[in-house]
Amino acid sequence: MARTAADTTDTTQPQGRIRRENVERILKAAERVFAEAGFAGATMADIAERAGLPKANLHYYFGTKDDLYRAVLDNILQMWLAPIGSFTPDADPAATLTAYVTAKMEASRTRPHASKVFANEILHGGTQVERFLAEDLKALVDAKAAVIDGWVAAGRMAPVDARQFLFMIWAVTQHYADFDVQIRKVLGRRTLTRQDFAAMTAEVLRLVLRAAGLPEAQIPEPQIADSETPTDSVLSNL
Amino acid sequence: MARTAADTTDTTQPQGRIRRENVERILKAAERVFAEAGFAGATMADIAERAGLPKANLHYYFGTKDDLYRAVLDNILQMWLAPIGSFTPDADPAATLTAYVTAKMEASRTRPHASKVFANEILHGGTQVERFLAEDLKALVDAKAAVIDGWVAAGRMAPVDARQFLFMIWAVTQHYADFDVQIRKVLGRRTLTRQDFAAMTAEVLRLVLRAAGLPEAQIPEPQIADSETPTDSVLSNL
DNA sequence: GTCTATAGCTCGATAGAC
DNA sequence: GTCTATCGAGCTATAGAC
Repeated sequence: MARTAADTTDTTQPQGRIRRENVERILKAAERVFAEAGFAGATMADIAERAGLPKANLHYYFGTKDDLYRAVLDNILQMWLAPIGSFTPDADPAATLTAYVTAKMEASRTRPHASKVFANEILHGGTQVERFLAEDLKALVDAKAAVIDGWVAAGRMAPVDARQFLFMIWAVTQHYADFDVQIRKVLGRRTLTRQDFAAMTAEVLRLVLRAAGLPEAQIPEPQIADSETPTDSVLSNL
Repeated sequence: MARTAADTTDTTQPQGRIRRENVERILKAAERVFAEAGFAGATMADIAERAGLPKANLHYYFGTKDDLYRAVLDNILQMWLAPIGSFTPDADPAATLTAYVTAKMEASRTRPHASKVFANEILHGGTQVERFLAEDLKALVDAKAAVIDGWVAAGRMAPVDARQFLFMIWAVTQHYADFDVQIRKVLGRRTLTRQDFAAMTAEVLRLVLRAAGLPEAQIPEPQIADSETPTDSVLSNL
């Protein structure tokens, strides 16, 4: 008990390395299990098994199931806001939106579990992220909406309600992570490949830029190598 | 036991009316509790309390928690496909899309719990709706995508990937039900009124029609009475 | 057909040996 | 710092009185 506090701060010692590795393993396993089963559906035993550790160790490192869940969420929220940083008054709207949508689609491809944990949390009331939503996220949206309003006022893009335009981008890009099962079943595919995501990203960009009244010419074509996906990208699937 | 089977079919008897009413109360309560807590987080006691019935009655009518959940889902899936029916080759693209988006937004406003139950099911793997997705929904999407492809080929709307265009509409419209907590917190609002939804629907329509390359002139203005929402619709919220 | 009381089980959490 | 063994809360489901 006396050592626990010391180990937490003193991460330079050999024990600190093991602690950090175990914490990392547990967080990664927890993110996946919470994504697949939700908070209530996830069990500490499932998480322990996926992390390759005894159940008691989870409680040793994180105390309660609630504490572990909050740690997973904190991890996710931290990265959630990052990619929107490039919205600045002087930036080019088409280039900025292209970069942002691409980053969001890439997040849906590489960290689908994070998106699902967040979606699940919001879906069920978001009690654990109330402050994040009402303070951090609201402040960010206010700031970025002002940038978009500026672009609209300057005639650099079509008139849009800035906040709803951001909601639309979130809804569409996160949909590819959160509803992947539906997308795969409807398209008749077992998995969505990197090439599929490149094609889907290009189409999302086309729709978003058109909705923003920006010329399609500014969209970089994805250039999918035909060698890897013989003839059928997800866009010509049937 | 002998009577149970009889009652199920013979709904004209006095007992049939009580049964139907109780089943209805339970389904309605269950939809709400499953939406708020997810399948695993919902308890039969919660559902019973909200339905105003003893817990044992739920098991009398529906057997197991799984059976009740499937009944709730079946209810939802049935209405899920209805509003897309008006996609026909000869229909006007702008009018059809306007009606469809409006119907989807209206569903998000009036039956948010249904949307959340479905979202939760998909989010966690969709094992209970696999056949629905791979058969009914896929067939419907194939048919409607063909209609959209026809519109595009005839030059009646801008070129889009029909399936992804449908995904975009679903993602955006359902977002207003599934992520209502986030939307409210970011906009700094306690509730979303009917007027808010009218304004949000108009903006979604504007974005969707622009993405489809259709003239905005064809969008019916929502005409929100200023008397009820003094000056600030959700679109001029800050 | 309705409801109370409870059996049986799963899971979060912890005591205590190592 | 690690892990096994187990306690106890809370849940689904049902038996059995009415």
